[in-house]
Amino acid sequence: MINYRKMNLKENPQLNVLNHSCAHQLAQAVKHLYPHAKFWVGPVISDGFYYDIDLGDDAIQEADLPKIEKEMKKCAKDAKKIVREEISKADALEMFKDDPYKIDLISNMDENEVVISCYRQGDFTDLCRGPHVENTKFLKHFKLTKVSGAYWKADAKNKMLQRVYGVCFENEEDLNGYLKYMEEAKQRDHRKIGKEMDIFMLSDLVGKGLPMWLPNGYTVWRILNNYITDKEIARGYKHVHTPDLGSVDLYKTSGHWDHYKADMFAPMVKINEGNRDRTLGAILKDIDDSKLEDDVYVLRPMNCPHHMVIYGSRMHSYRDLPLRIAEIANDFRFEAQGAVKGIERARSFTQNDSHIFCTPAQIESEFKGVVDLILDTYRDFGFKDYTFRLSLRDPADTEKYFPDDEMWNSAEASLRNVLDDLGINYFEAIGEAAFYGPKLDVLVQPAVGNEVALSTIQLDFLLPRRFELTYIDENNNKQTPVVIHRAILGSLDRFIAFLLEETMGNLPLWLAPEQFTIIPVNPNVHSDFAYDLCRRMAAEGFRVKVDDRNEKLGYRVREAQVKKVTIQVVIGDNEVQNDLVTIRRHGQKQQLTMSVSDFLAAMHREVAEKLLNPEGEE
RNA sequence: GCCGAUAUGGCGUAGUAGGUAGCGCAACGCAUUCGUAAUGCGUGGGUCCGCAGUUCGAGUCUGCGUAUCGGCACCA
Repeated sequence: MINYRKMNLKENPQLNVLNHSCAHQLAQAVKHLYPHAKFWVGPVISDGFYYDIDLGDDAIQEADLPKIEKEMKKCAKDAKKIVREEISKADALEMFKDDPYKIDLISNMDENEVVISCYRQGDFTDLCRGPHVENTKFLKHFKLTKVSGAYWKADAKNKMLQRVYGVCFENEEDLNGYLKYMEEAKQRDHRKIGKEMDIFMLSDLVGKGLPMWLPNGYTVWRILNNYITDKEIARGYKHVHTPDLGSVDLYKTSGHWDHYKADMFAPMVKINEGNRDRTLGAILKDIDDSKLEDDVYVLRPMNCPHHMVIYGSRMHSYRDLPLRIAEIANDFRFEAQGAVKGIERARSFTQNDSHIFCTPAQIESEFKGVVDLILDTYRDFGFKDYTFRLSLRDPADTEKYFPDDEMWNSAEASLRNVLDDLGINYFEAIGEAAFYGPKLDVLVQPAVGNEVALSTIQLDFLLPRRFELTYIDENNNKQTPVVIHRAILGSLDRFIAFLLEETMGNLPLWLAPEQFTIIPVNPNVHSDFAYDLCRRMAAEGFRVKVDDRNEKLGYRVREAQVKKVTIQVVIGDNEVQNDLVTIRRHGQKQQLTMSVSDFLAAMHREVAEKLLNPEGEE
């Protein structure tokens, strides 16, 4: 049985080869249907294969996929042997002379070190390292899933090719299982659940990428805010509150202005005679030339600079360190149009941020403390599927990363040490570091789309220097502290998005925006008891309401289930006469009758201990 | 930003060859008072995303814009 959720073809050799071969079959079909097509190969991805194609002015659209699938089926039915052929570089250059993309690839191959191999199936030959299945007859159970544009060599400066995605399985059952899983995943999408549960809304009038939190959503938001703040306080964090904007000079000092101004909201100046008719470009130029005399502000895209300034505002002894400054902070980033996605990636969001100022000797223990906090937090939410990514700089990218090899090497080495020490499984990713230092990201898989980072820990030797931060060591010498940037929930917004997808909106009692609905069997007879109970529960801090509408009991129960109310409390003659409640949990058929006092005690316990929902009956 | 698709009352949708909009849920009203996933009947609500164009006539065709969706690129 395939676990579609965690399907990683790179770790499944059999499926990997199958998808690899199916990509070639796709190319063959496209070649038949579009003889002028020029190709680039597509690798296998975690959940299928793709192939990039240059069709000139022509384009493959989603409506064309069935046609291509039909052609692919024909290729599979032909049952051609797939034959490996090894050729010389010169032969390869000749053979693929019509495919500029492969020529590019072949030209860069070292013929002494690399065997140049091709795979032939019928009248179609493709350059490939292999391996492949033996015969196209194994390639019957596939589906083309989507088309899109994709940049040649993954670089936005390059030409955009057509990319066709697909997935191939050994048998029809596995394929159908996958398609069914993908359908279910769409039902889990936080944008869908968020709408159904009135978590947040978007409005064109307010603006793209600017989610508004509705009462239900803000309830969850507020609980998470308190939850993480309390947890941090218990671990010695000091919370601050700083403005949502800052002067441009602040970001010039930090270096963010140079790196990210294109993705920040445009600078703000007071409108006056001097600048009324000036273009934004002129103002930006003056900012860069330090010629603008007015105060210029930007909406902050991150909080590091503010916290640096707080640290720098007074003298610190090594005895004060580590100093952990934390904030639940609003940030604003002008995300690219195509990047905005619900509350997972918005243009205004709220970070659960902190900057830990410490001595170099404290890096390891602080880092471990943060990892521990992350694991502790994930345990509370029952998260199990996440991966650690050690994000390193790309030494070749001197534009993004400040050039100080020694600093980078020691920072990266110390992160590795801690991870190995803690025995954490992680993978390394070159070129994923922040411009100021390497980081450890915790990645999760949303219902739809690419992996996203939830938590992050970043090591920073650069900002303390830029802000000239110091502490006095035991020998009365000035030293530069190290900063660890970290976010546990990441952004509250993204965290809630993930939480909704993981739970399908069925949040555990302590988080559920609608915890209880009290349903009097006969509103005319049982309402007094229901409202008394409701008042009492509300006074004790529960989120509860009475549904005494003039509807049948079954109707009101159904609606409470559909609305994902955690617990339904039904009140009838038996309950009123004996001071009882009959409860039914969301997603379960079982009913329990108990005394009101036992019920309240159990519910208080469930909230206090943050118990997760019991497994559903289905 | 790039490639492509989509856009109909609060939500989900129908509208096949252009002839001024249906349906389900929700809402509201009346009847019903019913012990665990939909009681019946009735009522109201839509400048068919915006702007411009083609046409005697546009939800339906064309162009531009906006938003949403699927990818790509980006993600401090």
